[in-house]
Amino acid sequence: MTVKRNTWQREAVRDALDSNEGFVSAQGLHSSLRSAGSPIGLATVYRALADLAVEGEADSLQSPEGENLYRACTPGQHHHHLICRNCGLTVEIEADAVERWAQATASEHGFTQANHVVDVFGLCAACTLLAGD
Amino acid sequence: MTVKRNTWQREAVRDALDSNEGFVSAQGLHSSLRSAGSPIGLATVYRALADLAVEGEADSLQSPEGENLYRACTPGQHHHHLICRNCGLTVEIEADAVERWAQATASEHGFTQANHVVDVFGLCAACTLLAGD
DNA sequence: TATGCTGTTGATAACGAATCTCATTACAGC
DNA sequence: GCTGTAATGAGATTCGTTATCAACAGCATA
Repeated sequence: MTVKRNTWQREAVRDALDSNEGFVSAQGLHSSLRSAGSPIGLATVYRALADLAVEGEADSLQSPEGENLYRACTPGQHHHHLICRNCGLTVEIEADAVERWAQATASEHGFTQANHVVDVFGLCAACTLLAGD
Repeated sequence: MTVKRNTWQREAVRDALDSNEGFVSAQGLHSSLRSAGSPIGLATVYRALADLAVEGEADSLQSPEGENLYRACTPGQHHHHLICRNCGLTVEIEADAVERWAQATASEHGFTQANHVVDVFGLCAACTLLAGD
């Protein structure tokens, strides 16, 4: 039985995530930490983020460019995101209806172990005004 | 004005896409073509697929592993997919409900110009049996 | 507090997908 | 056929991510 240890590195990653508004890439988070004086290693940041995502302390999603982005979230909740494609502002949205729909659709076609990708990208109110001119 | 030329390579990629049930990666399509005797190059397959996607002759999506997957589709239709993460079998699903939900949620939070990513990954019936024991 | 076991770290190598380079090839119009 | 130029493709390159592995450090115990 493996025992998980607490290290300052994990804490640093957790803190950095918490103090961030939107989604961040592992590399971005790493360079923030480094430029803040932390000697933390890149591999460690990747590992910490992956762990946090598994434990449900962080949400992760793929950017359209293929990067994995992470964001702190309240544990234990499954939710989706409404993301401003201009400024990155993110709103957590609950979607029980979509949840049920995904499950139902999957089993309707004989699929099992279904998970789903549901994210909405748009322009937030502020960016809509700016872009509106 | 650049004139687009027809080459057997583009045709080969289009055919290979058409004769395929589900989503395929560029690399996968390339190695299929190669093992079928075609000397087509990898870069060409990438280019052809990107072109097809732009022209609306192919759907593209990101797999959870970060690969870009492609699939022939009937142009002009907006639909979502139920994809077997093992064998790539794909079922096109209509989701008016989800469509409306996405729009409603977006405008509810002041977001405009919303588009959405909705894909369901799972194991198809056949692959569920294989993976069963 | 010292000791030992073992989970964790981090520099770097390795990997894989995708793109770029550029000399060569071959389509399309004449 | 010729010619201009878009397209090709082998290989190099970029970039995000993961694997390697020796050194380190958390945590339980003596």
